[in-house]
Amino acid sequence: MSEEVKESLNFIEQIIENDLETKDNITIHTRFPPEPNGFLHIGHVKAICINFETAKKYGGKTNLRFDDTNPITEKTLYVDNIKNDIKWLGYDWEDREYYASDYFQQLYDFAVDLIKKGLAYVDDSTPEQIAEMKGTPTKPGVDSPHRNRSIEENMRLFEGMKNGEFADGSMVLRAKVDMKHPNMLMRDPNIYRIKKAHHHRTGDDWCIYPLYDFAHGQSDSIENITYSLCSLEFRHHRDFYNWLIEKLEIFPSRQIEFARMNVAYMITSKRRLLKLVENNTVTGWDDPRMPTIAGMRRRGYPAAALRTFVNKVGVAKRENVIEIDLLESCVRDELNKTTARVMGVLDPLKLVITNYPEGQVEQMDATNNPEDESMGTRTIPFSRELYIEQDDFMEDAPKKFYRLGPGKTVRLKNGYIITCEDFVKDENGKVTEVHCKYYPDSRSGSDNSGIKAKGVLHWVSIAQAVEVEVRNYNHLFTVDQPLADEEKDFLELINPESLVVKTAFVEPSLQSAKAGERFQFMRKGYYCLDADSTDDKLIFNKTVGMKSSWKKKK
RNA sequence: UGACCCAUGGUGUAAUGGUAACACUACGGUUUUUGGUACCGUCAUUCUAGGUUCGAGUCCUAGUGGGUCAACCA
Repeated sequence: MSEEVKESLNFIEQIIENDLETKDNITIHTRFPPEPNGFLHIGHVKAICINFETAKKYGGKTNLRFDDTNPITEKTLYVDNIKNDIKWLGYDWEDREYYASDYFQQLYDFAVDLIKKGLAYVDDSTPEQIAEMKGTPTKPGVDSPHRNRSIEENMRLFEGMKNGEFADGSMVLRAKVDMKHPNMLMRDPNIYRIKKAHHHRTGDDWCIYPLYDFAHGQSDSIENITYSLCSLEFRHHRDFYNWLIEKLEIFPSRQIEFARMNVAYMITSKRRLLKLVENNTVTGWDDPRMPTIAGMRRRGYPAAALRTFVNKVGVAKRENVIEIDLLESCVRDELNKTTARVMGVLDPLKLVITNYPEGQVEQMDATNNPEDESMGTRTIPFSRELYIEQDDFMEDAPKKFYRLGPGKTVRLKNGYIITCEDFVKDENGKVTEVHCKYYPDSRSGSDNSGIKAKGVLHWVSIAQAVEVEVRNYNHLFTVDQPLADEEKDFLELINPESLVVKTAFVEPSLQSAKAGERFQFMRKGYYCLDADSTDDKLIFNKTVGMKSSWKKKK
């Protein structure tokens, strides 16, 4: 019986397990290092999950560290939202909430150390000159004329930079590595720049700020991060990351790069997402069409589904585009287990049960979730006049159409079996009313009719139904990779039907729904109550539709 | 005319030199008072060419294809 399910490790776990076997006193400490200049999106979800889950798996810890070294673009507003999103995703950094800006003094001291070792110099060449001297990937760079300043002069100048004696952009501090290095990032990278700007945390304490390459790795070391997991594009930075560990003689964090996750029909460019918000293509960062955590949350995606998704996607080093079906499959799977079934009609068609007593209302029993008995039952009013879905009736129904049509028999879910006897059309030929007879002994739960009905329809009783707004969402873009075509601006590829608003009718039990609460509208999809709802007007966001093996066959 | 990373079904990830596995999708089928769920089945000569080996998806070499790198962004 004892199955040995050998669990396969991703390449990061292999590295860790190898370290665990070959080295002593290994601790696992990771970090998630967002820059607070935008909202977290689906791409960050992968980074968050990998960092937190990997540490958890090996009994380690994960720090949250805001990489806030650029005072121009960073805001406290983003810090708060990022923290909220990570918590919602289900991860806890406990008391380890850090900021790169906490280390500004230490970073400054590191820079001084480098200068004193003759490994850094102040360059007052113009940005253009610096770029020019860097060469190109195929052409070696040349040394700056300021490369060999004395240590004393470098100290004096750097201190001057710090004290605000020089204008923004007039000079930078550069590491002295190798202008002919095949890796462009090793050609004396800039490590400090002058920016007389207000910082969201340190205020006006500093007017020089470290650049990424002189902040991220050092912060990792300061926090004793053992595995610094980042995306592939930082591969080239690793050389400098390691160079600094060696020269500064600091804690040797190890950077490991993995491929970022791309999801079809989604974009993860902060700049472009910001544009969608600013030009009102969407209603905000939390618009349910946005690939942001806030957007997906509002749309109704459960955090657990997002975690499962990342887990199923896996970790490797090759470029990838994940089909959105996998995400939706994870969402449906989670929602199927956790969500109450209710009935709501999105495109109403009046159905009259001609042999049902006028004015009579029966309370029908309904199971809330067949997957989970503990979710209990409720009652739904049934009467002579109901709404059914327009596409559940067809005048000329094909043989495999298990729904209503002249002479066809179906079961009304949690109700009775009915047979269609007649229907009414308006002057345009549109069906406006369907007339059926019902079989009194076919009531759900006590069916003695012996009648078999293949099709099952959802419905609401017109008199008791609640009119609500339904917001149906589709892919934000018309193509799966909106950024692939460099000729086309991504804004031209916005799906005009990404939001379709409808008036729908739902069963009265929904009246007591709470904002954020999720439901399965039987046969239609999963919906959650939007926070925009008021007592007078409920608004439901479509999270994802049901899977269907019918529609495309027609 | 460089350096680095990558290459397994439609998609993503496994296989850690011993006859290609799992998930999603698609397509069939069973069950079903949701055309949902659940369950079953079908869908790959591992980019190419050499080499090492008894044996290569896995190691080596070359080629091809894709990605990354020249912000005082991260």
